[in-house]
Formats: sequence, C-alpha cells, structure tokens
Amino acid sequence: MSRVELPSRFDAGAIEAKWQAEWARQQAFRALDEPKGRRFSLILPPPNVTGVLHMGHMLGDTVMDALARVHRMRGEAVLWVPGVDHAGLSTQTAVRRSLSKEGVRLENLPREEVLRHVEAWKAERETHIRRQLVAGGFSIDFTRYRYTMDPAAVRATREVFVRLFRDGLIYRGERIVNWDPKLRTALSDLEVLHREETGELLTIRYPWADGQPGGIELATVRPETIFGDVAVAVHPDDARHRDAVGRQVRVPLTDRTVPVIADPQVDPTFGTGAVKVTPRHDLLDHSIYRAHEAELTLLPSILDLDGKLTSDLVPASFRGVDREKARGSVTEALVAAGSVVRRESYLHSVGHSERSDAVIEPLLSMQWFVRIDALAPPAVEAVRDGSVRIHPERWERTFFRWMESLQDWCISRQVVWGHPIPVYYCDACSAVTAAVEPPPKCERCGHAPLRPDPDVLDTWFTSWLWPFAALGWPDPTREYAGYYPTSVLVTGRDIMFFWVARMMMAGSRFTGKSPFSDVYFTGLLRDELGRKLSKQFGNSPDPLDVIRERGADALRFALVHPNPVDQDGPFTPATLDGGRNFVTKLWNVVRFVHGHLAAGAEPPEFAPKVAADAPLEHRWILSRWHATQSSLDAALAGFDFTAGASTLYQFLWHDLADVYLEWSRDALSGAQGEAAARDARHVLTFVVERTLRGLHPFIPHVTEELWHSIPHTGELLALAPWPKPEEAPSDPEAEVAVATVLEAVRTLRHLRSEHQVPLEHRPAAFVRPVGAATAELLASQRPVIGRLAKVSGLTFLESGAEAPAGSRGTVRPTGEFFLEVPEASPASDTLLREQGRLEAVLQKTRDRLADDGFRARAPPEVVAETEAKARELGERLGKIAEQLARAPKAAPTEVHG
RNA sequence: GGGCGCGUAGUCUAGUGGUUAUGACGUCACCCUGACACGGUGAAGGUCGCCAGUUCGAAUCUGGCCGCGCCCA
Repeated sequence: MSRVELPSRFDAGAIEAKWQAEWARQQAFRALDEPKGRRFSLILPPPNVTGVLHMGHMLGDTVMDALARVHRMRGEAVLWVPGVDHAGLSTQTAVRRSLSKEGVRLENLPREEVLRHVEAWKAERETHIRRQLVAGGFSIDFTRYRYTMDPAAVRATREVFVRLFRDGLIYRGERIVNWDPKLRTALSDLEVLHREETGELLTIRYPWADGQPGGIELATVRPETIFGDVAVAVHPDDARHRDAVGRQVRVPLTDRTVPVIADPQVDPTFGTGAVKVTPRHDLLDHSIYRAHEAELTLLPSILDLDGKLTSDLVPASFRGVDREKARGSVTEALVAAGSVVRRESYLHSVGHSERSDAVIEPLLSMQWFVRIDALAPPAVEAVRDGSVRIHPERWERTFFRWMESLQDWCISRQVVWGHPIPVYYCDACSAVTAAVEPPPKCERCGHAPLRPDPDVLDTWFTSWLWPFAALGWPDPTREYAGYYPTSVLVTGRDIMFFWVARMMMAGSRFTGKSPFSDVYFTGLLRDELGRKLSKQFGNSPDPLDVIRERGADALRFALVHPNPVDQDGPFTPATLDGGRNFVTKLWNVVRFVHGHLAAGAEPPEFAPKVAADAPLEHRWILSRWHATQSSLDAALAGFDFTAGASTLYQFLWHDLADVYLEWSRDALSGAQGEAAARDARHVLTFVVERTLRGLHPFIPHVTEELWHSIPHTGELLALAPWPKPEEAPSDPEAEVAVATVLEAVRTLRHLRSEHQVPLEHRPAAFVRPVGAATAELLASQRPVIGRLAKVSGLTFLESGAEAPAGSRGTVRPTGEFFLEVPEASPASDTLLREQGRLEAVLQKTRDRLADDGFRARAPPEVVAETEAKARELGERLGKIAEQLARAPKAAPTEVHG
C-alpha cells in the first residue's frame, strides 16, 4: 500500500495525463468480449467530422462518463463505443467554404479530388476530436472506435436500404421537396428552419380572357412565379368567386390563359380568396394540380436548380435572373402593366436551409423517400409502455406529437460526400435494382454494366442505425450479442426528431428491440449574457484549451455542478472557477488528512463500527456520509447529475471540511490521547476514501490521484466498488445534537464579530440553555465549542442568574448566549432586528391561531405545533426584551436614529 | 397561428399545501489561524412576475394577464 507525499498545489496537466495513460495501460475501459451478469452500454453520439467537440459535447460526454463510471464501479460490464460521423452535406459544405477562400469552386473539381479534400478535412478533425476525448478523461473503449463510413457501417447502411426497398418502404418519386439552390441538393423537412420575415403581398388582377372588363384578383408574395401558373383556384364555397369558376383568365405579362378552378384546399380567408396555382414550385399548388390533373395539362418548370428563372414561358428579359432579384423586377413590370391592385407589407414564415441559410425553394423533383409513418408505431409504443424512458419526462409529449404527424423522409442528396444510394439502373430493360453488393449485370435481362444512382444518402440514414450498426450489425458480433440493446442515450434535444426518434424506429424494425432503454437530454449552455455558446460570439472556447488552463476535472465539474435539470446551464468564467476551486478544495482536504495519517503507524481499517457512545462528531460525519451517498444514488437514478454533484459538494465542503476536520483537529493531533487519535483517523480515512469513490465519476483524475495517496485496496479507483450508504449508519440523533452544538458555536462567533472582539482575545462565554437535554449536550461538548468559537470556557447560568456585567447576549431557540465584550464595544442592533423579525412572525402565528377555521379544519398536530411555536416565540421575545433592558447602559443609541 | 416550458436576493438556482424560503456566484467587514486567500469567519441582500380563485393555510394547486425562451407550422 503505497502512499505518496502530496505537493502543495494540484498540477492538473501532469496528473490528468498520468492517469489517462495508466487507465489505457491497464485497459480499464476495455469492455469484456463476453460480458456476464449485468451490463451497461452506450454509444457516444458520433460527433461530426465537420468540426471538433465544443462545450455542449463536453457536457454530454461528462454525463455519459459519470454514468459509465458508476456502472463500472458497480461491477457491471460496461461498453462505451466511440465514433465519428461523416456528416455528408455538412462536411462537404465546410470543405466547399474552405476551398472558396482559396478561390476554388468545389463544383469545378472532379469527384475524386473533392473526395481527397474531404478526406483530408476529416482526418484533421478526427485527430483533434480523439485528442479531446482523451483529454476529457472519458472512460471510452477506444478499441471499439467506429466511423460512419467504415466498411461495417457501409454494409449496415446498404443492408437497411435494400430491406426497406424490398418491403416497399423506400420509393423513388417525383415530389415537391425542399431544394437548397445554393448547395443544389434536396433536404429533408427537418433540415429546413423557418423564420418570420417581412415580404410584400401583392394583389394582382388576372383579366378575363374573353376581354370583358375586370378579372379575378389574387394575392401572392411570389409574383416571379406567375410564369409557371397553370390555373387560378378558389374555394368551392366562396360566394365571391362562384361565377368565376370555369372561366379563363390571362396571366399578366404573358399571352397565356389559364382556367379558374374550384378546390377545397384553398384557404378562403387568405387575400381575396383566390390563389394562383404554380404546381412545380409550391406544395399546396402541386396538391391542387394533382386533384385537377385531368383538366390541367401543363406542368411547367420555370426555375432551375440554382433558383434562376428559366423556361420559354418566362419573358426573355427575366430569363436567367435569380428568383429573389426577379421578384422586384416582375413586380415593377406588373405595376407598369397596371396589373397590381394593392401592395402591402406582409409578415410570413420563410424556410431556410439549415446548412447554407439559402431560402428554400419548393421544387418538384425526383428523389428517394422513406415511408416513415409505417415505422413509427413500435417507437411510439415503446415510449408509451415505458420500455423507453425519456428524461426529462415532459419531452415525451413533444415526442408523441411529432410522431403523429410524420411526412415521408427524403433521403437522397445531390452531393458527393456520403454513402451512394445502392440502386442500379438497367438502361436496356429499365429494371431498378437495390443491392448491398453492386450487381455485375442486370438480373432481369443480363445487360451490363448497370448505371448506379448518382445520389448519396442523407447522413441520418446511417446515424439512425448507429446503436446497432456501431456494434457490428448485421453481423452477429460479440459486441452486438453482448451489449445490444444499449442502456442510455445522452444527447441534445435538438436532435430528438433527427436522430432519437428515428433510431427507435430503426431499432424496432431491424433488431426487434428499442435501441436503448433511457434517453437523457442535456440542456444548452449559455454565457454570462445568456447567449448560446457559439463561435460567432467568441464565447465557445475549444475544450482542449480550457483543459490545458484549468484541467479536465475542473471543466467537468463546472459543466455538471451548476447545470439545472432540463434548463439551460451557465458556462462562464465564474462557473469554471467554481469547478477549479472545488477540485482544489478536495485536494487540500486530502492533504490535511494525509498529514495526519502520516503520524499514524498502521493503516486504519475500513468500515468503522461506531458504538452509540462513540464521540458525537464521528457518529455525525458517518451519518452525513450515509445521507450523502443515499441522495447521490437517488440523484443518479433520476438522471439528476447536478443534484448528485451538489450533494457531494455540500458534504465535502461544509460537513467534512468546515465542521468535521475542525472539530477533529485536536483528536487527530493526539492531544486527546492515542486511542482518540486512532479512532479519528479511522473514521476520517473511511469517509474520505468513500467520498473519493463517490466523486470519481464526476472528477476522475484528481480522485484517482488522491485515492492512491491514502490507504486503499485495489489497483485503480476507476475499478473500485461503488459505495453503499449502509456501510455507515444513519444517526438522526447525532445530526440533531451536532446542529445544536453548531448553533451555539455560530451564535458565539456572531457575538464576537458583532462586538468586534479582537481575534487574539479568548473572552468568557455564558449560556442559559433551554431544557436539560440541551444543557447536558452543551456541557459535554464544552471543549469543542470553546475551541471552535474561540472563547475561554463556557459557563452555565442558572435560570434566575444575571449575566455578568460587561457581557452582551443574544437569544436563540436553544437558549441565551452571552459573551464578554470589550468595554468600548457599542451595542449592536442585531437584537433589535431579531426582535422586530420575531414579532412579525409571532403576529402571523397568533393571527392564524385566532382563526376559527384554522382550529376547526387544520390537522390537530398542526394546530398543536403552531401553538407551541407561538409559545416559544413569546418566550424568546421576553428574553430579548430582558437583554435589551440591560443593554442600554453601554448602548449608544445611534441605531434608533 | 399551434404546442411546450420558464419567471424565487444584483446573477444563477433548490424548494409540487403547513416552522422564520435553500445553496452558489457577486457584495460588505474582519482575518494569509500549521490543508486550502482557488481560503476562513461573520454580515447585508427577497412584495417568491401581476391579478383573481380554491383552501383553515399558497412560492407550491386552478384560471386570467404580463414578460421571456424553445419547438412546430
């Protein structure tokens, strides 16, 4: 059992690196190939190689690590699988931006060269991410490291595609999709962010085609699309337009005529109740078109993939003009032509690309889709029947609501970087084949070669398989057999739909099981101004830099400790200081312990048996530890990591350091004899050792270091057993008694401070306790009270006895306390303030007692308590009055003004 | 527009019907006391957003209003 001298300062950099290396050397986090007994597994939500880890990742990873370490200490087989995500569109966008800074357009490069650039980008970020994960001290199994484009993930992705295709749940079709004209790709509904924007609502008159005066008026915010109109639609019940239905109108600025049709999808409350129908460029218009397909033959496209006006239907002067520019010039032309009836400012919601921020263009396009609604029911059922629990629980409702209104998922992307869609076309017989392995020739007609689909899959199409794909599915790997389904998923709620819900669908569909049993959503981090952490504000430092400056443990504690459940948490210099201060406090507590243990010969044994007549402070600290460990376990079970960290913080700092260490100083130093010293060492070692174990999941490095510096059994704290509260007894009696003693100490300290007793003075103190039990307790603890309050002795006053002249006093629930004060000491106003406060309380209490309703309806014990309270307050006020009566002789009355 | 939350000392926060409302940061005073000034001791600081209601009793439950945030359209 080796013990080391602790340096006076905690050198986070060196110590953290040392234990990271040691954990790796001992393979402490390597999961068993064939786990037995209870197991706990989780996947690291694979960070995008688009960038590197930010503080939000660190928060999630710290939570996951806390869970993983606790379960490991409980003796369970733990597997934590790390990995990174290729993040197709996102990474390609980043690379494109980086190339454009060098004046290179990604679109102009050959595919192979684009891939080379992306691979280089990925390699750089991946290296950094791995370094960050190591530096954080996360107990990840790096031997199971995975990447969403490594061969096994490719296999799983293609396998899933092919299965869904064969089951008819993936189809290719021409649908209105969200088109990003900047990135030139389709996006899923989830990748579109809606923002309120002010536009202009134009009311335009479409004249009757037969030349009769007038026409039909309709409102639009997109006048540039009139060239693609195929009809004007009104609601069938709209009396205003009943006569118009069936007539022809002329599209302004053109010679084309289109019919007025009636369709119930039209919102009669919008504008004039008539709308233009541009079926290739609007979802609703397309739907109306479909309903009237027989009468409407034309389906014109007037926008190209860059969002520029195109087509013969567009007057030459507008051709090739971007849609946003064209809006203005078409408006001018309409005004000039006298077609505009009204122009008004209009606030409406505009979809933007999550990636490029370009305004999304609804566009009729041939894409691949997943019939997601068919996959949803088992996922909904899993949450409903409790086999998957969402924390915090209220997010279940959001989950359900979303699952009820699912649109088909567009999974094809027109980008280079990603998993190619595993579909092959035969140009000879037009067969469409989906296959895991590229087929050499057409199965139907034998034609070769086949033409592969040019698109790639949405990255989430791989991500939704991750809980089992990362474990090797569809192969029957040891990881999959031993650790699937996983236990917990920790992530941000911003990807609840993107990822969590879809994972549950995929899990049920392909493995027959929910991929995890618990989902925990972390909150967001905000800076001191309440802003989200973001590069753009410069408030989002690289975690590696913070770790270099403060240490990983300080960062981890700062992230978890002040972060309330289900609310945004602060990430500020102050919270970082808090983390560092706590780590330093722990370090110094153990240094104190260490110094005292060095004096002892043999290492104390564990699991102290505390007799009922053992010294009060030992019974008390063990009871406090029992309570702390209990609430820690409860907090962890409820996924309340802040409460867990907080209970340890309070215990270490206030119970252990502030009270117990000071109280036990004498005993530890041997001043009370060798037996007392031995007992104190014994209890102290036990409590500190168990506290290190309890703190280890949150701040693993410093606890590992400190644990090795005190008596312990085992090779690594990371693998030491998780403490059980019942290792030490709960002792409510001791807790009450210590509270009384501490109140006496605090009262005397207060009197010292109030009356400015110089620090070197040891004034005499007097007490007139309430009740024999208190008297006995205080008498038995006279030495420690004297020591902690820095008074010379504590004299007990008989009930009638006058306090000595030259003393000042105060009144507490446990009794009256007096302290010898310097003669020049002015009277304090504390007593007066206390008197005022208590009188207010007493008044409220008496009012309540005077209320007949209260006496009649409140439970008798509450009435009795209230009566006792009134009595006690009355007595205390009486004593305060007595003290005030004897105070004036030395009391200048500046207080009363 | 729909939905879900949140308003408690200067700031963040605990507290889901019954003592005198919890803790942290910050502030003030004293103190480098043999673990720690990244610290110790003491103190100041609150109309629990507003208005009604339920109840013997409301920070806590209900409704309305005001303010803020997030998600969805």
